Amino acid sequence: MPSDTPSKSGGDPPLFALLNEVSIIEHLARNRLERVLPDGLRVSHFVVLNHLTRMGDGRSPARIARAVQVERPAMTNTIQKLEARGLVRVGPHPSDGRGKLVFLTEAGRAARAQAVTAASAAILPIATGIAEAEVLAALPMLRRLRAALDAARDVDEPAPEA
Amino acid sequence: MPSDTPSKSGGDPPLFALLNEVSIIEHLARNRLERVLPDGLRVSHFVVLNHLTRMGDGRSPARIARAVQVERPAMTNTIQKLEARGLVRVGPHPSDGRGKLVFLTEAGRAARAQAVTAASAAILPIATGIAEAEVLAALPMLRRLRAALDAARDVDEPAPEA
DNA sequence: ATTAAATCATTCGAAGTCGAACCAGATGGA
DNA sequence: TCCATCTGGTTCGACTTCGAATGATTTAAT
Repeated sequence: MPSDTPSKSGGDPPLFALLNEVSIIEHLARNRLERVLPDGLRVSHFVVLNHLTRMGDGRSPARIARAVQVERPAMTNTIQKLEARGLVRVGPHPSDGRGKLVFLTEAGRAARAQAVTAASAAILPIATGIAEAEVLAALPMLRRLRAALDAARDVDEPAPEA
Repeated sequence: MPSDTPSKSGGDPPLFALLNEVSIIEHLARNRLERVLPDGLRVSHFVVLNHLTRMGDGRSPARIARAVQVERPAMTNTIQKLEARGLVRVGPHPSDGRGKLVFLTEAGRAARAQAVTAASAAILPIATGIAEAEVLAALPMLRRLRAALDAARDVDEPAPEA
């Protein structure tokens, strides 16, 4: 019984305790997901495949980068890796000469489906003690929190004095 | 109004939608926190200061690493940076010849307090739309999810065939 | 038409983390 | 006592990410 688990957060506001849990959960889930992905496929790659599958093909790298919260250079790298694996196809933007559009290939859709299956098998059995109703109950709050953080991303001065 | 926000997760299990939100929230919160920390202090450094403050001094690097979910080499690096800044003091383990113990200095406690203040000012105003009761309601579920993921960390074979 | 500002994709250098390997010290059993 | 095994801290190489800067192209204003 390790006394290291930061379960009871002394006097910190509850939101800090929540962000603490969120941080650790993200780390553990990412590690676990990385382990079950097909050889060499990174989580960042899977996230892009997942996004394109759910949101639709033919998006520009910059648009994907904004949606997935990574910088443009990282997205350039990710898409090059995906293209080298034949999971996406990159074409020029029809009306914008500098832009590109990213399309899923059949192999890409198959890889995404396989990854989802593997992720389900790796994650869902662990969370048997978590009732689906609890997850559904927490989701709206988390979505609002994400939206609030996202909206405040560009505002550099929090600046409310006192 | 970007149609890129993966708010409505098509047919994925609710737990996946939750992990998706958790991943983005972690990323946004980390970026925001990094911006307000005292010059050059990384989030990983702050996490260690926070852990030592809340859980107590005189812990070994390996123990801290396990609690904070980073690998040992990363903790070695972090502690060396903290020691170079005079925020922690490292001494030998009294009974274990190979071990070390990490202690907070006064400067370390002060830096942690200052960082907490800055973090509060940077995060709390954003989440005004989140009622404290909602956070408290979601916390137990998240703690159990973290514990479940943590317990399953060493089990490599999920092994449900078919 | 021409110029200025913004945007896209990319390249470059710096920083951090991870996994594997290494040595020193501790622990357990023969 | 001696040996095998484990654990703690460190070093190394590979990889990814970020931030800043570059070239090309679009957009808007003059």
